[in-house]
Amino acid sequence: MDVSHLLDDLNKPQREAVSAATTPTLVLAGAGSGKTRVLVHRIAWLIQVEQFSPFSILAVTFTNKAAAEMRARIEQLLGTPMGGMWVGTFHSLSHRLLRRHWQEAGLPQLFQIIDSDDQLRLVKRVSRNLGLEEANWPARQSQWFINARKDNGERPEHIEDKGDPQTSQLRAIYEAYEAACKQAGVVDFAELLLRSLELLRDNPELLAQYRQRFRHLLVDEFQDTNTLQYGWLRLIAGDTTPPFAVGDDDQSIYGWRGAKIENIQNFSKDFHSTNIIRLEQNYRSSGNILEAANALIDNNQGRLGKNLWTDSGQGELIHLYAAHDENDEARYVTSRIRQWVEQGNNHQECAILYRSNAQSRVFESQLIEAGIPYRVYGGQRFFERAEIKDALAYLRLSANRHDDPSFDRVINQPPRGIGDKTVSVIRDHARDSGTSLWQAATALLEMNHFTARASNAITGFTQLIADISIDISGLPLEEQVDKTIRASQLKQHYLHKEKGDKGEARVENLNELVSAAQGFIYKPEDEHANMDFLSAFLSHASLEAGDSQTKAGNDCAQLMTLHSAKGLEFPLVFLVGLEEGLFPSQQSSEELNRMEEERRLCYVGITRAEKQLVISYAEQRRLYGTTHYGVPSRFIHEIPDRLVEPVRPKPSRPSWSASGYNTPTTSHIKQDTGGLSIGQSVSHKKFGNGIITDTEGSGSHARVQVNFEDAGSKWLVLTYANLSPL
DNA sequence: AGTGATGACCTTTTT
DNA sequence: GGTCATCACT
Repeated sequence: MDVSHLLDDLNKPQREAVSAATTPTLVLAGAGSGKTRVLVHRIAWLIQVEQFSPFSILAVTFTNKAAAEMRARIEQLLGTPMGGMWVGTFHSLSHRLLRRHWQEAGLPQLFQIIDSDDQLRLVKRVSRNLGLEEANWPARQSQWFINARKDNGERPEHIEDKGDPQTSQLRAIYEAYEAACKQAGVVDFAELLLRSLELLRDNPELLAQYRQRFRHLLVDEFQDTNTLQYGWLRLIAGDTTPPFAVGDDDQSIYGWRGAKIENIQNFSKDFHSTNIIRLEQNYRSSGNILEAANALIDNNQGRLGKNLWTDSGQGELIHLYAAHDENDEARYVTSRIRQWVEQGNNHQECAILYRSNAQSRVFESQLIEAGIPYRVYGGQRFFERAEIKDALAYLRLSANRHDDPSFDRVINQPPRGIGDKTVSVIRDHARDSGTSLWQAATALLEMNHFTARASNAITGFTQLIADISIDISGLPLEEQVDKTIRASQLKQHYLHKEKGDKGEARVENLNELVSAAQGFIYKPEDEHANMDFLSAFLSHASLEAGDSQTKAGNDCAQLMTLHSAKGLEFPLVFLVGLEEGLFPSQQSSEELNRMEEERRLCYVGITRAEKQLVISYAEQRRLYGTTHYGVPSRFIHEIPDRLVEPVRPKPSRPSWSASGYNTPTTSHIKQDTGGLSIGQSVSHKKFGNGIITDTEGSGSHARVQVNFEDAGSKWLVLTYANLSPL
């Protein structure tokens, strides 16, 4: 068979990786070096050249998006469907294992998955049941504790409190939370991984069976694995299945949520005779951009070492814009986008990347004003919307009465006259008798515990759920969903409660849910083993939260955080808000590790750019209601001057004087305005006392606007004005 | 049970 | 500054 198409258009190290011997292999793939390509070609190589069956291949990614892309590209390259290959996220593959072996895993057959929102509610309820004050034991922190422990592979019994009452209490919450999950038959995200690891670890025959089956284990974005995921990989790999891991230590930006960059460093210790291959040729960015990225990341210690290069020429210099404030920054970026499009390019080729979501607003309003279409990534996703979760809760409850999180959610949604008082009676009874909320409610009804009014309301609810399950049984999925939504009267509720667009948008989303059900593909033979159609759909809804916005087709400028930009690329990139305290963020400045992660984040940002990179910072910025005076980020200083071209503002801006801008100094960084700031009271020989209301320019050109008590508002050049602070 | 007011919060995000 | 959540009020 001719396999030249698998190697022909690859460079040397890429070929080496694709055709590597079956030993543990670590591919250090720099940004834009063709990492996904190597993975996909490697899989095709194993099948077409090494003649391995697709059944013997397991490939793991972090996001659904990455998994979907990999699947599509493999099928395209092979020209056939993938057969029995397992390609998915850590969570979806763990999920699959648990569905196949639910009994061995100690789970009910129809266990459901809760997302972090459901988890938080459950932790809240558990804490209340333990009689803990929310103020002393914030549910968020307890949730974080539980997840961190699970990510570490620890159950409550593994936690030693060492006499610390805090740890001991949190352990008790963890324990009670586990019991609540068991009671309700639900499993959280971290549990999927931990439970499947325990399943394999404690069932040697099962483990042997999977080790026998999977001869190849491929891992994407290896630098993002946490302790639990790495343990999972090592367990499946054993001594027989050499892993093929692809990653980039310089792009590790998820340390704050448990990713262990050390895993990449430990790889060659844990797997003997590891073959390390470096992909250093970059096919994305121009030379100047790449050089800037290299210079920046070189400030980090303990890197595995890697230097990206390109043969595509120097390209444009990096533009640096020193904005007056955040509005000026947004105006500049907007004008550059307009200019870009006027030159015959597309909006979607432009990306504005920022450190935190709060920064997007200013850009949005400027873009609206300029009539430029844009799309903001992140934010609420489809299956996370309140109305969708309500509808899903009805469905889940109809499938499993003891699903407490769902019961809790819709017992009085829409309001049916069951108040907090009644619900807490039900909760207390459930807690004391160790039953589900549903059982508690029906038991209390039988005991005639409620007033006639409450009793009627509760009976109405239980009857509604019972009716729904009878009515929808046996119907096609989309009719089940549709009937449930109707029966719940959620649409009427939302239309009534939220007048105007908001309510209608919710109704539209509920309609969209029916379409989603219609489009859902049921695969009982592999992915959805041991699940009925409805359960499979509900699991899918939890596991894959769905895209935040459906209208991806339009030509829009792209706005997103640096984190969500990872893996993407754009011809024109704006890296905005490069000020100390914002990026790098204040919280990261004390610790070296966190500062290095910020730097990697900046590295990720720079390497998103193909042709043109524009960096900007603002001298003053309103954030959380107060004005901050920005010092340019250290990251700007870490980029060599020769790669940077400071740009002038548009002279037409009224609050700008062109002369005050960017005096030629040794550095491309502006000097500050001599210790005077807005809001400060000053005194002038001739004009008397006043308050500084604005500043502009720098060095000898710096001017301030002072609102004098008697003489009114004036612009003064600092060097001549001789102002004294009061 | 539904509304209006007050107070804490405030990196980054996937599953 | 803006959001969200909780509380007090009707």
